[in-house]
Amino acid sequence: MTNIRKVAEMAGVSVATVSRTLKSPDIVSPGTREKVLSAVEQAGYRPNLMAVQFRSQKTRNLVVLVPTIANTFFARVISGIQDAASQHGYAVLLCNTLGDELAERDYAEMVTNRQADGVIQLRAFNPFEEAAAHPPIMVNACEVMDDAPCPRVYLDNRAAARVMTEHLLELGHRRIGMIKGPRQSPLTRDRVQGFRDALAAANIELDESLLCPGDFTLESGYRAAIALVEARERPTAIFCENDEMAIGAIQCIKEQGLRVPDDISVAGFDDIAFARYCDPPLTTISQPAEDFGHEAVALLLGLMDGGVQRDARRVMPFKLVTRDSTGQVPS
Amino acid sequence: MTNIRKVAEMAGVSVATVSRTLKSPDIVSPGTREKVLSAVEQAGYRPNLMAVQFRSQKTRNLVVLVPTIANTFFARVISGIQDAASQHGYAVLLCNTLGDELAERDYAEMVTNRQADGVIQLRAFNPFEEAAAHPPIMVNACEVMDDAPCPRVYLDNRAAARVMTEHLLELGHRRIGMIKGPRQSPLTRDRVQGFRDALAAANIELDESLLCPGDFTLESGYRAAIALVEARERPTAIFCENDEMAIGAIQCIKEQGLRVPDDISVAGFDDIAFARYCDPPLTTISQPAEDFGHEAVALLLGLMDGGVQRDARRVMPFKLVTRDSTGQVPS
DNA sequence: CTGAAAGCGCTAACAC
DNA sequence: GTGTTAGCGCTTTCAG
Repeated sequence: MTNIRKVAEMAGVSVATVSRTLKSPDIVSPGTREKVLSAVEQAGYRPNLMAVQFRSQKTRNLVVLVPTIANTFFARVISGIQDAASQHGYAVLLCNTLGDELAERDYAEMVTNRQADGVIQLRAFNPFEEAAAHPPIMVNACEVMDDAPCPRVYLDNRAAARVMTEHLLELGHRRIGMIKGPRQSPLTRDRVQGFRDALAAANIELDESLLCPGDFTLESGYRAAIALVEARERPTAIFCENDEMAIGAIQCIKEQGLRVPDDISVAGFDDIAFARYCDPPLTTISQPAEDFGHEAVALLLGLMDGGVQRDARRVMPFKLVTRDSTGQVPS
Repeated sequence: MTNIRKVAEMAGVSVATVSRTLKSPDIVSPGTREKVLSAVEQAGYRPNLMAVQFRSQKTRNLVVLVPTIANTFFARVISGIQDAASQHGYAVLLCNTLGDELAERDYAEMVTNRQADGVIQLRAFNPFEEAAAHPPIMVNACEVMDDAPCPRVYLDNRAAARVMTEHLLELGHRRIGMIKGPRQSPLTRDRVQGFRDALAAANIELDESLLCPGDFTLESGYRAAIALVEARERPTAIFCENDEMAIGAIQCIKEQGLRVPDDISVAGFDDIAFARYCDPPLTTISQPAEDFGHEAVALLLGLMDGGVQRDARRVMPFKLVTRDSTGQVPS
């Protein structure tokens, strides 16, 4: 393994000079620089990053904890994280945790163990020991803890859900079902709350039986829709907490011989790529997924260099995207 | 920063004993072990992995080069890679390269730089210098190079495409269009070849104008379908080289007022989760995506410890999944 | 502008 | 069973 000492010998200088030439070429004399660089070239020398990291106590690695990479929304967030990270010279250690808290703790420990400099957690769970001596070097994004001990990047889910519900109300819907996300998720709670807000503001009483559990997968949307379609008094619209469930629901509704939106309107959340290409194209809330990633990285780097406080937060914008899956209430 | 020396002092032993206690507890005496462990506990000591890695010249990191994480098929492959990797104590450095060769080279260099122990490349491109002194520690999976200087994991794409084409022929289709993947991809070439094989075996001449370019995105499937639907002599079936394009194509066909499969049959490739939930559910080729990841990791670890040769290859199984998007040719 | 040398935290000979 | 010590490759004082 060709190391800095060998290069130093070849160039007839000290290892310090080689190091300096590579790090700050301008502080060595042109003659020396040339000698060193040509030795580096000739030896095919590549600094051993492991040693550099060890010496400098910086890994330039970021750990990203993602509940499931198979969700296309998260895939976009990760794209954004990686973009921003590599722009700043950081690599991304990806951990598809599937919500396994043990796995999340293990991976978070990579920071404690100095295999990584910081963590971006995309789920509402603190993977660090509560009573840790040092506050965690972490940013919580997308699905955030209410009491996160770190900067957060999130959407005002309550407001977004309210906007979508208002859209349905404007179309004349009065009996609206909802397919929720996982019970423990703050996302679910906030979106349900926004849904309730809008109904309350319109003086409509919510039939609690129209709140169906789901888990953000296509399958769960499909299953929940069965219950709603077969309800004694069928809703005229269904608001799904993400697009995957909405697509599952639409498929189910059509298989039951009903039409979307003529018989039932369906709305989603996220605006994934498939939303535009399902039948009918899906009305949904679009979120700047990649920007979540960019912001999370910016906050994390800021946290590491002290420019960002633990209580920092970024609320990302959303937009109602109306397509053809929602329409006037049937008369 | 609490290090091994501090723990040694606290326990009243040498650093070597602390190291031994942590690595092979059974070779130290029970009394010493207890002293050390309680000192570790009390100090909240965590070994500095950076130092361990540096010392042992092993990072236990794997770099994964993925063309685009937004593709749900790749997302599953990555899941599989991560599973297998963490089972063997390796972390995954994910690189969403978007096919940027410069980025791929940069990331591959993490191995040269000893930030990672090996690379899994999911695209048909060699990110290492051709004339490198040492052969690359890499496994090529999914989209493989014909002359990869490393183990490969792949599907027999030609055979799979032939099987799908035969399915369409059996349904009576004689005029079949194809929406291809990116021109440079060996996947595209092999699938087109399998398509040609099947037609040739059935004595059907292929109208080259029915071979449409695409790039594996929903959008490109949609666009390509426009051309096929408007062709002077419309095909009765379209074979798409992945499910995303098939879903885009179906949407386009329906918007043109045609029915799937009554007017045009559509087939995909990959069997992503959405394939089951589109309308109509998609006939496609299913691939064991996660297993690609598992196998790739197994080969890479084998390559590193010498148990696997550079010319190793694993051909993964596929299965024709017939759903409702393909049907009898219209009379 | 350059060299000598210390030392980051850990492991593994080697000696006892 | 345990301690002493060298050294992984690099950066960075500190002298010159």
